[in-house]
Amino acid sequence: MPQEPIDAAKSLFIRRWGEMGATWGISRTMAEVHALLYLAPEPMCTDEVMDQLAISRGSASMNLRELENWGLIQRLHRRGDRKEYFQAEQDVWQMFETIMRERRRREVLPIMETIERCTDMIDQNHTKLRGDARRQVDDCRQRFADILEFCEMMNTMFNLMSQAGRTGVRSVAKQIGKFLRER
Amino acid sequence: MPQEPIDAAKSLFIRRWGEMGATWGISRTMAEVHALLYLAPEPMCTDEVMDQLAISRGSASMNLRELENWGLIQRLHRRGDRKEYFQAEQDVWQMFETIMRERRRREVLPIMETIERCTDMIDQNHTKLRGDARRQVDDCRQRFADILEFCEMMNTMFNLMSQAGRTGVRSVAKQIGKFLRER
DNA sequence: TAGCCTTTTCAGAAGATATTGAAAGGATCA
DNA sequence: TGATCCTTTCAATATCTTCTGAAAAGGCTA
Repeated sequence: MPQEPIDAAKSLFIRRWGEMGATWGISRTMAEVHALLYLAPEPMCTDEVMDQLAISRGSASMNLRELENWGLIQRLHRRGDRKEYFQAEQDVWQMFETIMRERRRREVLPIMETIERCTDMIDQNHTKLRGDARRQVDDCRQRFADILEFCEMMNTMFNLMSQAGRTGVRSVAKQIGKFLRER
Repeated sequence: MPQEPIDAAKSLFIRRWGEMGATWGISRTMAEVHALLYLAPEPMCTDEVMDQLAISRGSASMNLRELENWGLIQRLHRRGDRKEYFQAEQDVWQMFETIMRERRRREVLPIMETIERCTDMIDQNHTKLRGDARRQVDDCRQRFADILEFCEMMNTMFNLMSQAGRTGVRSVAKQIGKFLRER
């Protein structure tokens, strides 16, 4: 692919973005497709994606659909053209919000439910216990509570950041800085 | 393992924590070991970890070391005992800070460097270009700049949150809420 | 409806990652 | 020093994930 400097630069970024995605639990190829579309000046069709990344039709189809499920890319149709075209969300903040919202829904909320359930479980025969056994249960309970509190705090922070949005976050950061210096 | 409700609860949490870790690019077993140690009332030795999670000595050794590298657990020695014991960081906020710092170092900073390098690459023959080619390069440049700006903002937010710490973040959240309502 | 173009699906292959278990390496003690 | 106990290493293996490519399905047009 590398030919012009711009192609080399895009190619380099796409590879790195893919590698980074892999360490965050996103398949390398999916992250590469995302990067490719993010940098593309125009919406791309499946064949173009296949060619640029040297992947099979099946893989392209799967990864494009998955990205669509995440809400990170959009499917477009063009009049007089049977092909489908794909376009990535261009606003990085929007992208971040989308990813965080999905991850919260898929991963954070379930673990919060689990923790609540765990707490209920150990509360079952809590009052019957005495001495060391009781101490251990209380201890465990506290640890569950700590994680839960943390998750709730992160949710709050995320909500505030979403609300503030791209332009707002900078002012928010300033506010925090000021607040920290004053306290 | 499940016997007493507390064991069942711990076991459930450990499994879920492991699953969640897996979706965030941490191996399931490593996350399970971490959860096990986080909930343990006392430091545990390798054999106890092996037994509780039904994993091999090799796996236990590797995962414990990896957790130590991340700074999430500590290795302890006891007088008159040749075994090594492991203890997890108990403060959830500290834990979060450690994870974020490591991830930033390992994954965010490298991608920021890459983006800077990409920007330099496309700047090489930028002035020579005209018309559409030039427009495309400018466009691409802007996208790189957007991501970079985002990464920098996240760094700032992270630094502020670390500084604020456990107790501070709650007040900070309140401040932001107020600020957003007022603006 | 048939023909054409495109997308989706999925079983099998390939590739990546994690685990095992046994041998080697270290440390401590008598 | 030798015996003992514990940890680390690593090649082989198992497991999990992702990719491929061809067949099936979907859908538009004439």
